[in-house]
Amino acid sequence: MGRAPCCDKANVKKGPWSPEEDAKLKAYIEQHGTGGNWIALPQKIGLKRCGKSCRLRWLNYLRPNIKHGGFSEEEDNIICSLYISIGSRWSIIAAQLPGRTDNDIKNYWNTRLKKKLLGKHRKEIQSRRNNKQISQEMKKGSASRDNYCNNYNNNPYWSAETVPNNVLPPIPYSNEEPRFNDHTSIRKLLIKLGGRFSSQDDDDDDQLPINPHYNIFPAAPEMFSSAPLIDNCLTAAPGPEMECNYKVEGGVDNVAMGSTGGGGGESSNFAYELEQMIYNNPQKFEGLEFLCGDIFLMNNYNNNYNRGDFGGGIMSSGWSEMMSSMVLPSSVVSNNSNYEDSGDDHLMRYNAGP
DNA sequence: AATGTGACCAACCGCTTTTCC
DNA sequence: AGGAAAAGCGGTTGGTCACAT
Repeated sequence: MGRAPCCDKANVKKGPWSPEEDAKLKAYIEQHGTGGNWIALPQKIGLKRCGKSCRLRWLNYLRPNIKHGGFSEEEDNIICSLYISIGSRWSIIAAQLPGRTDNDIKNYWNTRLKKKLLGKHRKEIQSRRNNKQISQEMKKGSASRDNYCNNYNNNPYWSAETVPNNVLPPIPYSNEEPRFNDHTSIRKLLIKLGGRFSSQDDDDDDQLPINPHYNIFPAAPEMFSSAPLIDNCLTAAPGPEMECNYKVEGGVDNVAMGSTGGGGGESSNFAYELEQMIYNNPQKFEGLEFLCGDIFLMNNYNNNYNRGDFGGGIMSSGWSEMMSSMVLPSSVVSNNSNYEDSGDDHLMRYNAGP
């Protein structure tokens, strides 16, 4: 037995709103308010619309002080950090961004921000692949997998002995499987890059990982009472200068939040920082093989992003080529020299399959 | 010029939560 | 306390536009 519909579906108009409908709804609500009953409202003003549709139209479009488009870098960063903390709770995220609606933020995330964060990463891979010096090294025959691994001797997570000698990476996913499209996956990536800073947390996916030094949720601290790190945040004074310091084990990656510093420096570019984290912290990809396929699992794997809204697949590539693309700049490697090896947990373990 | 493709966004759908009686 | 109605919410769809071929 289903639930009664909220309105007579046969007699309601669907689709885009006309200016006349907008004007009617806006004028009525501005004069009388919603009356606490959206369902009854369209009848009162002679609109052949579902009450839910009226509510949505008002909240997402007609309401005063609504901002559309033109997200700032600061807003991007806030969205990202909140997404790390709470996932796709768009209404909560929207509450932190005056003038933005949950629908807007959701659309913005799905169509642009995800790509902004991850697209640059792909470009980097592409350019590395095309790096002449690397291909020369490969031609010289020094590009065996072990040799590549030896390049990582400064980084315990990439040591040769931890690379399975005879196991090439399996193809873990079907071509049809969406990867970057799923919120959990994206969030995991962000968490891995920006949070999960202590090795003892590695098995606890439920832990809220981020330690942003600003007050994200002044209105609803009780929501996060189980998350000590967030609790700490709640005691921090809110302010226009929002800075989120992601303390990454073995090093500090400082992601400045907001544009107060002019937004021009490296540390103010969230996407850039993510890129650096990816290369600085390969061990942080533990559990992220679904996301790291572009880097680590490209052998014979033809990335096929079927979803139109998240297009832009990359070329397939062999294992050697893939490894070559992962050569880190020496400065980056040296930054990792003080990582603690977390023991059994190792990136390469994935390649042997579950 | 016609067609295809991808990006963007408004709106819908259906499930969950809250409120009211 | 419990059931129904309303509101809230997040995922998804479909229309439109711009650009590429």
